[in-house]
Amino acid sequence: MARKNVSAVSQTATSPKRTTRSKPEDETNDDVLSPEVYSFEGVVYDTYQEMVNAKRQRNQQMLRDSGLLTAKEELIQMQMKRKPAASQGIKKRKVEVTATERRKSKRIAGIESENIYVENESAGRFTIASDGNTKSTEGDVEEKPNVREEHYRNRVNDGEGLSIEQAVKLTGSKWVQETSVETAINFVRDELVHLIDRKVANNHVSPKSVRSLGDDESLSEDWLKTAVNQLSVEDVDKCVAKVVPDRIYGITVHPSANQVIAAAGDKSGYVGIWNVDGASKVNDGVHLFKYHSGAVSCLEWTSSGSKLLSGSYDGTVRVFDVEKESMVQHFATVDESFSKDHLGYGLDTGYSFWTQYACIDGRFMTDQCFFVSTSIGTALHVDLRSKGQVTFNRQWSEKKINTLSLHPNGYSMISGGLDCTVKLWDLRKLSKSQDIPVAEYFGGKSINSAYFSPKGRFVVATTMSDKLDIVMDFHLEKRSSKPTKPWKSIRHDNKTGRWLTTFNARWHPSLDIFCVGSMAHPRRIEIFSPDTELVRGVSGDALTAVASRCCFHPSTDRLIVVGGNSSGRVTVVR
DNA sequence: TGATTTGTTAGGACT
DNA sequence: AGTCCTCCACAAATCA
Repeated sequence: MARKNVSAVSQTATSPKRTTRSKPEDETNDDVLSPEVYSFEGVVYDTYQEMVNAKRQRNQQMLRDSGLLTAKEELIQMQMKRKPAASQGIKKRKVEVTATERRKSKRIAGIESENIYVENESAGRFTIASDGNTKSTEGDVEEKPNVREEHYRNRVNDGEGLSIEQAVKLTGSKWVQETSVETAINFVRDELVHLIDRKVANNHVSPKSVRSLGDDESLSEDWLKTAVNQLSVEDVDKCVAKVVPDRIYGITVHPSANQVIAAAGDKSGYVGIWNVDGASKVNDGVHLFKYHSGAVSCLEWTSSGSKLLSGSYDGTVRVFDVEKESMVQHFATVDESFSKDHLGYGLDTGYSFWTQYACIDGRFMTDQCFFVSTSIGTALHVDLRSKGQVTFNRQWSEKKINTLSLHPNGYSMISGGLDCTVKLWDLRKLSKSQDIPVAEYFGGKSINSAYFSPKGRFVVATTMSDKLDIVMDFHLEKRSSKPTKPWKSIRHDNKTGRWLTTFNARWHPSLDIFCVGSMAHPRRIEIFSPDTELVRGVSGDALTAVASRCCFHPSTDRLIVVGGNSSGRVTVVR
C-alpha cells in the first residue's frame, strides 16, 4: 500500500508537504484542515489509518531495538528467580507449637499480667522512653504495658562487664542453642586468643599492614588490578552466613593475616562473630552475643586484634576483651540524675540524643582512647588512661554527625553529617569558645560518611546527593573564602530508603582503594581506586542482597572484603 | 519556626 | 505465591 517516496527526504512528520490528490470514496470529510497526504518518514500512505499503523509499527520496533523490553523481562526474571537466603549461620530456635486453644487476650479480659514485660514491641505501639516514662503513641492503647525497666535507657546492665556466657545468654532463648555458650567460649580461648599479634600488643610495633605502606614493590598498580579483578562471591555455602538477627549497621574484620574473622553489629544491639573458615560439626563458625541495646553502628579491632571496640546508639562504648573474656563498658552517656563522677555525666540530653559513631584514636596503640560523635552534633574524645575523662566535647555541628576521621598526621580531623558538609578541624587548635572549622566541603545533601584514606591523601565522602566525592589533600586546606571542590565526583545511587542501612564508602586500611555497597542489579560490592581508573563491581551467586556496610580485611597479600546486609547476613568477597 | 507526615526503598518471615 | 513487617534515614511537603 505504501509507496516509497524517494524525494521525500525533507518531508518530516512536523512539516508535511501538502499536495492535492483525489480522496478515497469513504473519506467524506472535506475539512481543509485534514491533511491530504499521509506521509511518514518519507513514505506516503493512502489513508490516515495506514500512516498511524506505520507509525505504531515504527514505535514498536524502536521499543524492541532499545532493549527496554528485554531489560524489563530480565529484571522481572531476576526478581522471580530470587534465590532463597543462605541458611548458614545463626538460626532461630524452633518454638514447639503445642497450643490447641486459641489464645485469649488477658488485657482485653482485664486481667493483670504477671511477670510479663514488653521486651521490644514494634514501633507505633509502645515507645519505651529512656527516662522511665512509658508513653503509648497510639490512642487505642489505654493500659500501659507492664514494662520492666531495670537499667538506664534499657541498657543490658548498669555498666558492669559481661562474661561471654552472659553475653551469649542475653541473645535470648530465641537464638541461644544448647551448645552456644560452650562453643563461644571455646572459640575465644582456642582461636581468637591465638590470633593476637603479640609484637603489636606488647612492643607497640605498627601492624604489618601499615608497615608495608608504600615500600613494598609487590604492591604495584598491576598487582592491585589483578587482585581486584580476581575477587569473587560465588559459593553460597561458604561465602554467606547469618551472623546477627537484624539489620547490619557495623562490620569489621579481625586483623589476623591468616584467618578471616568477620564481626557484625546489628540494629538491636547484637554482635556476631563469624570464623569464616572455622565451621565444625558442632558449630558453623558463627557466635552470637548481645551486649548493647541499640544499634551497633561501629565495630573496630585494636591493631593487635586483642580487643573489639563497639559503639552503639544506646550511648555506650564497650570493648570485647579477648584475653579477659569480658565485654567491658568503656563509656556511657548519662543524664544529670547521675553522680558527677560518672564518665559521661550530663551528656545525655534526653529524647533526641544518642551516640552515633565511635572509633579508636589511631594516635595511640590502645583501646583506651577513642572518639565519639552524637546525634546532637557534638564530637567527643575520651581518654581512659590517666583520670578516665572526656578530654574534649565540642559542638561541631547543629545536626547529627555521622562519622569522624583522623588524618595520619594526628591532628587533622574531619566530621561529616546531616549539616551537608565535611568539616576540617585542627585538634591542636580547639578554641576555648566556639570551634570554627579550618575548611568545609559542601556535599549538597547529608554526608553519610567521610573518611581519610590510609595515607591521608584523599577524603571519600558518601553523600545523600547520590555521589561519592573524593577530595584531595583536604587536610592542607587553609582558611579561605573559596569553597573546596571535589577532585573527583562519582555518581552513585545512595538512596537506600528507610529499610536499608545507609552506604558508607570505606578505605582499605593501608591501600588507596575503597569499597562500597550498591543498589544495582545484580547486587554487587564496588571497589574504587581514586588515582587509577580502577573500578570493579563484584557480583556473584552468593551476593543476593544489598550489602549496606562493607569493609576490607587489612591484608595486603590478598584482598578480602566483607559486606553486611539488611537481614544480618555477612558476605565474604575474596 | 518547629513539628508532623509522607515518599522512597529491600529483604525475610510468615501464612 | 502472596502478605506483612520493618519505622533513631533522610528529604521534602505540609501543618500548626
